[in-house]
Amino acid sequence: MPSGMTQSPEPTSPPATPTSTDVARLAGVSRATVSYVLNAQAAGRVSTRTQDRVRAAAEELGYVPHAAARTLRAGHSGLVLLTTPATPIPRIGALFGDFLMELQGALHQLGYTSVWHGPVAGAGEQAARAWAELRPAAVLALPGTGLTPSAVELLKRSGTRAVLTLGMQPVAGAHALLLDQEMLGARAGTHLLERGRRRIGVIMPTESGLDLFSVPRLAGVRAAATLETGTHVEPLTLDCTEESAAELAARWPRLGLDSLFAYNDEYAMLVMRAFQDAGLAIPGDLAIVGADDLLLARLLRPRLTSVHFDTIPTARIVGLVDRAIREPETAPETHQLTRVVVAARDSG
Amino acid sequence: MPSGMTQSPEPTSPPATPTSTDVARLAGVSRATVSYVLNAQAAGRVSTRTQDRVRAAAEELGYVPHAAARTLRAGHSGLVLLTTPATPIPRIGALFGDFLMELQGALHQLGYTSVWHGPVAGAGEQAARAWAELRPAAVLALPGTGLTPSAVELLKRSGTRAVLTLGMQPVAGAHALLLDQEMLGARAGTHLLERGRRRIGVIMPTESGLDLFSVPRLAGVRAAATLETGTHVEPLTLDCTEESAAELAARWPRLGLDSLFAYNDEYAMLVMRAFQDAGLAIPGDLAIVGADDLLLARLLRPRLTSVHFDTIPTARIVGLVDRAIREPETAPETHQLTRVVVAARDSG
DNA sequence: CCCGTCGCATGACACGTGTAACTATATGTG
DNA sequence: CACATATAGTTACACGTGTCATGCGACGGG
Repeated sequence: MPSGMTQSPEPTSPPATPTSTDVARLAGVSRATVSYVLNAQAAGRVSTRTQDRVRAAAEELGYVPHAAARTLRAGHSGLVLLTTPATPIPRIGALFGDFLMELQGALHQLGYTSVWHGPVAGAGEQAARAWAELRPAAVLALPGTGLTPSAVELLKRSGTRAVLTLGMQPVAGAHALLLDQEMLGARAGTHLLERGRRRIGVIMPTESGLDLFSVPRLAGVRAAATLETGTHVEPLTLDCTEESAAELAARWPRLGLDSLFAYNDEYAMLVMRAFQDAGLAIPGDLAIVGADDLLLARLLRPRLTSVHFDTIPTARIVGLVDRAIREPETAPETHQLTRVVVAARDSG
Repeated sequence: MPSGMTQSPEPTSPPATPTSTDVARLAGVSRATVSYVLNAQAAGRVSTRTQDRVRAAAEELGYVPHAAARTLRAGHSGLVLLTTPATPIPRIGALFGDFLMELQGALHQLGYTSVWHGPVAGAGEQAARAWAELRPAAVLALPGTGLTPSAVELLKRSGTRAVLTLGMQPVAGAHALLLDQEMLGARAGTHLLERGRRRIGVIMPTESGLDLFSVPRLAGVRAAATLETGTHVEPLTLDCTEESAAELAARWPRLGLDSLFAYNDEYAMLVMRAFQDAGLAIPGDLAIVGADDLLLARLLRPRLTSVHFDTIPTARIVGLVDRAIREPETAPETHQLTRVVVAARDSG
């Protein structure tokens, strides 16, 4: 007993974490009364004087209820789990980070404790096992989480009331919140075609995890191109380095392209710099379109045309989460979260 | 019972989440045996044949242990809690995000479940209460969390074995992992002074939460300036907008300064653009130094001089966390996490 | 005086798990 | 044969909480 106090008069002095039993003893009531009072179920059951005594005792002891015990008794926890992608992680843009923060705040206001689970070893069902141990009320799988139908099944069997995915395509059994990357690519393609460009290069980053986004974006550009005759779409892999960008710039004349969809604004900046250093004119020799519409886009010269998602409607999401938790039997729903708009500027 | 199946032959058919009791029944053994087997405590206690039977039964039922029950019984959870800043959040840079991801991975390998707790309503002791409910093994408070000594006290009283802060200054009772922002500012100042600059402007962003970083950085520049005679340091508040930057550029000639520490690379880009649009030469009319040393810095023209932290030593941190959990009685330690280096380029 | 009612508080159980203590059956050992 | 010893399990309890059913005293109506 490494207590700091030298003289402890009571022989039984465990400075352990106080439980509701300790509160009850100090207040001179039963544990049941404490529970009723502290959970605001005391109306008409406990006299106000007793309520005050209980609250004072809890305060004095610094009582904090034990979430595990409460969860065990209740059969469910108020936890909403956000999962981390198994792959090293697609770089989470500033917009997406803000969105997550807002989402968590809204969930908190509804009484849920939202928690972002760290990365786990396995994928699919094995990862789901780790999440299921916490018996969360809901699991919201972020894009890049390898959520399989069998993982959804496992989660539901262990009592998870709602499983939702935030991502590009639905997963069987789970509610789907869709981020339509294909539409984003389509808008970029349409924009370039409307400006008379016909041979579009599309940057495909090699960064692990980003293919989740880049592949459907490319598909979107292709889809847009089929609506116009005499078009060509060329995927161009690119490392996130100056060297790779310079190499692309050197190779550009031989490619016979007239425009570029650069995956996002940061990659757009990278290649734009390389092209300019190589003596190519923008938008004269080639048009460039980015994505995300960061402040960055307006700071470049020429100013960068960029396509981005409208702000994600947090309220609708937490509404769905709440409803899904309350009525777990409702059939999985699919929601398109975003509308895509192009901010046209000088680069193409 | 809103079950979809119409005919349920067994009268007692709770498709509820299976417990270890169910596994025991299916395997034809006692619950204790199941526990021993599934926790790898079966050596010399349970025959291999029985072990196989138990594991098969668990697999068949899709058994997932109940973390709450386990926590309750064990008296502690293997949770390591990362806290979210109460303030809207200092924009988490890409570097810091990568660091957190790496940290969580390393903790996972040591058997801890790391979890990033969402934002909570109150601050200080009230927030600590919310964290304490989960009875985490350790709490790692990220920069911007308003962790007070009394909050540390409360956490420890409710059984948290280790409380650590990642931030600018130590908190009484908690281990401190220091990110020396002041040194970062000092290096920036020294660099400019060495190049003959004497009148240094320092960008102070108005974004909420960033003052946590900007104030000590300013102090660092000031400290460096006192080592040289005839110097002047001028703080300059700036919104993260083009207008604010343009306004600063217009005002610049009247300020009588010859150099600028721009808080970080992104702000540096913002003001550099405004200065160039206003016809000022860099580094001729003024030198600019950024921070973080992003790829961005090498893409700007002139290339941006930037000061940044060496990579944060994840291994040392998880080592400390692990040790602090195992030996909670060890006195709080203070660790400087980072060394600061200047990447000198063309902007100043 | 008895019975129903109301206000206030309590006893007791269940949630699912880990583990110390114990039992029962075989295996040597003197 | 008696006795230690290993093997293969089981029984029983504790962790901290929420809540149903119950108890107890007082009050009012018949």
